[in-house]
Amino acid sequence: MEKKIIASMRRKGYKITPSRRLLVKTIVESHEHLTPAAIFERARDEDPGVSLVTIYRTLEILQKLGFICEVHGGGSCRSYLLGQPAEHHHHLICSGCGTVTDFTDCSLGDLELELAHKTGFRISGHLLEFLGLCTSCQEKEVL
Amino acid sequence: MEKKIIASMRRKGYKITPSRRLLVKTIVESHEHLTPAAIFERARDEDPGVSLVTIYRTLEILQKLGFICEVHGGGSCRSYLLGQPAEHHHHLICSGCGTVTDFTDCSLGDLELELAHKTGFRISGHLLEFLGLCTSCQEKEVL
DNA sequence: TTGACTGCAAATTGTTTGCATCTCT
DNA sequence: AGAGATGCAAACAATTTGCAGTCAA
Repeated sequence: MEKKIIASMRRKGYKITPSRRLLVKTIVESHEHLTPAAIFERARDEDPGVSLVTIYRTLEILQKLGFICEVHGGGSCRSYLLGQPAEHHHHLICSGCGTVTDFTDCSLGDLELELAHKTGFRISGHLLEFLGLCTSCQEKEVL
Repeated sequence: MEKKIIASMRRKGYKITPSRRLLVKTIVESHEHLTPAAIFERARDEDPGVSLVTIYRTLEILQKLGFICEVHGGGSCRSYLLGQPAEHHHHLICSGCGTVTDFTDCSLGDLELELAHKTGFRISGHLLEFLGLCTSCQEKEVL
């Protein structure tokens, strides 16, 4: 995945710098949704030289290329996750640890048709996120 | 609706001032989701004396009392709309004019059970918003 | 070599807080 | 009268921009 993203960036004419490599690695290795600041902290652990500015600039590129998408349900609204927003998928977010699980089968087609019919809207998309507690956070809760 | 909100605020011990009346009126009369800045502009048209600070402070109260809820799909993440977040409902947002239509029947129960079963998550809620173009914006598009 | 990338610092934008004053109840 | 509300200005926080030096291709 990491290599695929790097290759795609290179193909689009973006230069591959250590900072960009590190940022991509950080996002790929995390299964949580991360804010720019959170990415910055993690990246800085490996290379104290990286700048938050670069994080912002690179996130913009990754979003444009469609490698990351926004997550809304878990608090901060500027929070990103690896994943093709273009490909229809949704998130199941753990409110304990922030882990995100993707799922695609949302069977919302019927509802969409019904809504379109009732309201006259031409529906172009939807945002669906479930919130809950993952198994390991449920265990922690009991302790 | 406006009177109901005002009465509820009073009952909870909040004082009813001209600014608060104006803010509530502004939100009740709009069927779009509005950012604090947008509310500020509209309110200022009627009373140039209102302050953005008061908008923020009053929005906080209205949110606490459950009279407004956040809208995510239409761009800005700090965007509010009249409506009880406590009551299960979802939004159908027009990407043309920002008008929001509520709907409650989302028939997501089965999917929720299935996801809970597959992933082990204890699911506590979901965020569902449809995006599309309302009838009048579809017409404008043709012109 | 050279245009793109980086980090810094400064500028913006969005939101919150402290405070003196004013006003609902 | 008195608690709470208001607006202003200042403090903060988050994000963006300008610029000169640096580096990948």
